[in-house]
Amino acid sequence: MRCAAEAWAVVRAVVRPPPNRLNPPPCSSRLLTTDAPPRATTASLIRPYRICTASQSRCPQTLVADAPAGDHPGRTPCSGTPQKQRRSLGNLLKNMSRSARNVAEVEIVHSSAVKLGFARQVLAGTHLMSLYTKVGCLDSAHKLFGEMPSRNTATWTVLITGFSGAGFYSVAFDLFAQMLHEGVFPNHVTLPSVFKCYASMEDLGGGKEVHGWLLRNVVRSDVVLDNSIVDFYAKCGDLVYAGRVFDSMADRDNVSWNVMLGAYLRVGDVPGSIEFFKRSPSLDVASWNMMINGQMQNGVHGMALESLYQMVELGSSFSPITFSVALALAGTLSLLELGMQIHCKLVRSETYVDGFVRNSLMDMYCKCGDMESASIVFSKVPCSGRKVRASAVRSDGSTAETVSWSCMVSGYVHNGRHVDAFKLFRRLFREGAAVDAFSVTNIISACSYAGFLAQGKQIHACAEKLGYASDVYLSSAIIDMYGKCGSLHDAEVVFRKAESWSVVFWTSMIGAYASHGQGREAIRIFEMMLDKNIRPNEISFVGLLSACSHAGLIGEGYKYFRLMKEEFGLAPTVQHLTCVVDLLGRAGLLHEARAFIYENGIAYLGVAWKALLSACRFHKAVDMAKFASEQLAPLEPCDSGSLVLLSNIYSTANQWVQGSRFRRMMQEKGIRKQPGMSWIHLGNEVHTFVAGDRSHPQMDRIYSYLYRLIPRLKEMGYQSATNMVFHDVEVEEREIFLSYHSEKLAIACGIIHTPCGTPVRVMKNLRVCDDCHVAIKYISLATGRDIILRDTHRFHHFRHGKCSCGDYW
DNA sequence: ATAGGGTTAG
Repeated sequence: MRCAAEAWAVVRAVVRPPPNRLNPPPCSSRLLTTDAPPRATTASLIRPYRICTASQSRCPQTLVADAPAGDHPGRTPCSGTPQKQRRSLGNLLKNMSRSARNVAEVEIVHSSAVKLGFARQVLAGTHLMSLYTKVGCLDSAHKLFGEMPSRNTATWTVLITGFSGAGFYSVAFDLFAQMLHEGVFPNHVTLPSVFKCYASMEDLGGGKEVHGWLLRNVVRSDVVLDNSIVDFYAKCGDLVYAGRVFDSMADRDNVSWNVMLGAYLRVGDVPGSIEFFKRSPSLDVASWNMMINGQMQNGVHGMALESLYQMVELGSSFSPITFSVALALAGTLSLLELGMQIHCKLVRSETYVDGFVRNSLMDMYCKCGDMESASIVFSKVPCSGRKVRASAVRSDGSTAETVSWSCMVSGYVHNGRHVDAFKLFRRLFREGAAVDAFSVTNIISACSYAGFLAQGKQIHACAEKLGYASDVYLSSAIIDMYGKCGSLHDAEVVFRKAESWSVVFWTSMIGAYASHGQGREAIRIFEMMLDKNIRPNEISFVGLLSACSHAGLIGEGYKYFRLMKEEFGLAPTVQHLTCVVDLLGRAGLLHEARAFIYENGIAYLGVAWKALLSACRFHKAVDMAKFASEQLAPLEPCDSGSLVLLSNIYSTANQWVQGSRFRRMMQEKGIRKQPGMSWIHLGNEVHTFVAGDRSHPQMDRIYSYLYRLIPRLKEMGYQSATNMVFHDVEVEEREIFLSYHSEKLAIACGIIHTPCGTPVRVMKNLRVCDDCHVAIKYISLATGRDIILRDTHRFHHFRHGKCSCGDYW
């Protein structure tokens, strides 16, 4: 603990912003953040690039105008004879290219160069362009480029590199084509940037063409160029060819080995990567970073942790990237202790704590559930208006700041702190925080997860205003949000309006129908998608199959499962297979489901047996449940959900002794049932309830309402399914216990606070229990309300005493 | 002037 306190003390010092000697930032990288960020598909990676108009741009208007002389003491190169001035300016340019940090400094030098008639020279102009690209001011570099009377290879190279580095691949390609068109020959310095573009866009064909051209024209090659070619093939998935180029290389340096190491890890060949790692003649920080991150990405977290410890033991120093990776690892594994140790190391090391690292730190605390520490880190994130360094702007336009908001919001949401998430939302709007399409997507996902319909709508409107509506990922996330917030109608509206040809987009609509149990609609959308020649992917089939299973469409489900393999050549994944187990189980074909598990080699997976187990619950098949749980026990000994399920199955069959045996077992092992929690949104507030909760300020009203309501339900025929309670206690007591399940409290709260006829929407963090399900059906009948309940698996729409799930969940 | 390694979400 001493460690953490110490860490905070130093963090406060480190994190303090550096004194800002120069004026506020000019146009700088604003451009990068206002363009709609590209997403995964090749087509969308091509981003439109707008050149700042003169009024937007604060860079010198023209090269011959009276530019202001440098008015900063100590920075003024303008003194002495013109020759002397030129020489000193030249030196300044050279020095600055090593340490350029902000746009204002570059602009001062530019102004001086203009005044001396110096900027029109190829060499100086190229230097200045390079400076502008380094500080992330691409539009100024481009403008200067346009004004230069003559250009050489270096001039073109600087500009191409600038755009490719910032993720404007299409502009880089255009420039490259123009360069060739004007007869300027690219050299070994130009081409790595071009290959980087092809690699990022995963355009194997295009890059191959350039490679062929290069071989035919015998461009002088060097390590850097060769490395970029190896990396290009590796990123495009042609590992064989990457290896061939690697083997044929005359010299290899650290980067060459790291590129190949990355290639192994990218394709998920963990043993191959370790072999290669051992063969590598010298390892640097990047090798370790790559190894740790790669192992983490490949799901072998234990190995990644081992690598991290090994790295420390061998005395390798940490780079900022190491900190990001290590913190991500600690977060993924929920190892708060480790995370704090890394935090200490970060504070002690003299690494500059940039936005990325700070976000990783915050995310680690979020993932470890320590929201207090996370929010302290959050408060240290530089706010908008501050200069954003070029390197801090990611190729998709997101910055440390935009990421930090979405990270924090989702942190609160995933830790069940809806009220805090809610407050943060309000702050976000009040402060007008900068958001890019990616963070909007993230925030929308947080809304989906928490069921924040009103906030989701607000952010949807916000996204439209910001012009992000055309972003495929965002609009898919919006559909998903409306689906998960229970407003299928809004999802349909967005879906119809956007008319996208992206698979993701269609898949999210299928998923929305699936979670609402509308199997027929999901199938209709799927068929429409096929008619439009949009090729479904694995995820589309996951949605479709689960839709079939939720709606009990056994035949259709099986048909599409075959179609997936036979017509689309997609290998079924674990998710598909468990969907089929679910499908068979729901149909009561329990033996077939068990056979299917073995035939498809998924008997080693807990999820498969859990699917069978929940089918057993529905069919009250005690023997099969016993069998499934015996298989499950060694696989997931600590899974509270399945033990609760099993205990309930026994209880349902009135085998109380067996049931309580499992309950005891849980107690002995220290496994605690995840507390059931429900929440409801009313006006501008969110109300959360846990079973038996009395902390709500209006608890008396809620309980007295339930006291009056339940007898009315009983008159209508409701029988409390008292067998769903754990304990073998007296019937009456069990009844009381059940009446206060969190969903009943939340629904009662909703009914009290809304006018007659308003639908009540409630979210729950566990599966709804049998008793509540029956009770809510009667509540909908007695009150004439539509009740929409979301549990972890799907939506239940209760209306006129019936549920949309057909009692099949 | 050029190449490799990073955070968030699902």
